[in-house]
Amino acid sequence: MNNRALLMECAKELFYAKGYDAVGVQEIVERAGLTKPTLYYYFGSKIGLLKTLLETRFERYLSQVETAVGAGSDIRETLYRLGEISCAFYEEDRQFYMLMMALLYSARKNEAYQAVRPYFVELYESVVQAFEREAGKLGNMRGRQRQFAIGFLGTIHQYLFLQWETDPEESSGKIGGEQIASVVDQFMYGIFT
Amino acid sequence: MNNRALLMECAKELFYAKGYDAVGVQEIVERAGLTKPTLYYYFGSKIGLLKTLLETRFERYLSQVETAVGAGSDIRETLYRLGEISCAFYEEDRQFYMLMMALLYSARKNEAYQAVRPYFVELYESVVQAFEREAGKLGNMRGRQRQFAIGFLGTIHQYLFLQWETDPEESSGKIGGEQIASVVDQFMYGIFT
DNA sequence: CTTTTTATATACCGAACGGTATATTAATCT
DNA sequence: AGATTAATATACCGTTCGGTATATAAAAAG
Repeated sequence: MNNRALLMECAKELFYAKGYDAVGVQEIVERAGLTKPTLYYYFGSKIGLLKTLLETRFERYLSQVETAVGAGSDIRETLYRLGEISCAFYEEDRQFYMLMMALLYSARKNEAYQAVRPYFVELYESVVQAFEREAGKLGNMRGRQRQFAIGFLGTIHQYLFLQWETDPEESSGKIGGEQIASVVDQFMYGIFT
Repeated sequence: MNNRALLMECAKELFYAKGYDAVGVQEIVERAGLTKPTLYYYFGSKIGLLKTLLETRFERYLSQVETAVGAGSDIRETLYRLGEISCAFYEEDRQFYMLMMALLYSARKNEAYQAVRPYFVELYESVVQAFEREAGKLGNMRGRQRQFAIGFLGTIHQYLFLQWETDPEESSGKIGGEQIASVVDQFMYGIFT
C-alpha cells in the first residue's frame, strides 16, 4: 500500500473511532508513520483528505444504486435489490459505513457534514425516483414518495445499525439474504406478516 | 433567566449548530456575555455542561415513554401514543432533538456519545418491552422484538428528520396528529394501505 | 456590622490545533 | 550524466484549546 492509501486508511480508522473533529492531523500521520507535509502534499488539507476518502468509496455504491433503480421493473424487486446493495456496502467496510452515518448526523455548519451531504442527497433522490415511477400503480401514495424513500433508507439503516451495535467487529459472519428480505418485507407489509 | 440556564441555552444552540467538539468554551461564554470561570463554577467542565443539559431535558421525555409503555394495553395504541410523545418532544425544542441525534451518531470513544448513550439505551429498552408484552399475541414475532423496537424508533425519527430537513425553523406549524398516525400505520401495516 | 458564602472577572497555563517555509532525498526524464 | 519532478522530513508559525490561580464584588448569615 502506498502512503496515499495508507493515510486514507489511517484517517478512516481514526475518524470512525474518535470523530472527524476530535482527530488531529498529527495523530493521523503518526499512525501512518509519516509526517504532516506528506499528508498536505497529497490532500492539501484535513478536509481535503476526508473529501478524497468519501469520493473514493461512495461513488461505486451510488452508481450501483442508480443502476438498480434504473433497471427495476417492480417496486418490490427494486427495494430488495437496494437492500442487498446497501448491505453489501456495509459489509465491505463497516467502519466506513458508520463513519458516513456519523458525518450525516453532524451539525450543518460542520464542514465534514457539508462534504458528505451531496452523496446522501443523490442517494435519496435515486430512491425517491424509484417510488415516483410506482406512483401510478399504488393508488394510495398521494405524494408520499419522499416519506417512503426516507423511510425505506431509514429502515435499512436502522437494521444495519442494530447489527453493528450487536457485533461491531463482524465476528458472527455476514448478513444473509433472507434477513435483508425480511427487513424489506417489514417495510413493505408491516409487522403483522 | 439566571446565568446557569443562560449558559445551557447558549451551549445548546452552539452544539446544535456546530457540533459539540467544534464549539469552544470561550465561544459559549462569549455568547452568554460571561466569562469562563462562571461556566466552570456551575458545571465543572465542558462535558459536565453537556451532561447537565441532557439530564435536564431528556428525563421528562423518558418518563413519559415509560408511562405509556406501562399503561399500554394494545400494541397499536401504545405505538400511537409513543409517536405522539416523541413528536411533542421534537416540537418542544427541535434544536435539542437534533443535537441528541447527532450525539447518538458520533463516535463511540467520544465523550459526548458516552454521555447520551444511557438515555437511548433506556428508551430502546422501554420500546422493546412494549413489543415483548405483545410477543404472545403476534405469532410471527419470533424474537424480532428488538428489530421491531429499533425499526419503530427509526421510523419515527426518520419522519421527524424529514420534517426538520424541510423546515428546520418550525415556520410551517406543528405536526398534526393524523400525520403521526400515518407514519405509525406505515410501520405497522406497510406501504400498501 | 462583621464574617462567610456565592457568583463573577482578569490574567494566565501548557498543550494541541491546522498549516507552512525550507531542505533533502529518490525517482524520472532528456 | 545532468536537469527536473515527485515524495518526504525538520522545524517552525500564530491561534485556539480546556482549564485554573487569584482577586473581587455582592449577597446571606451570624
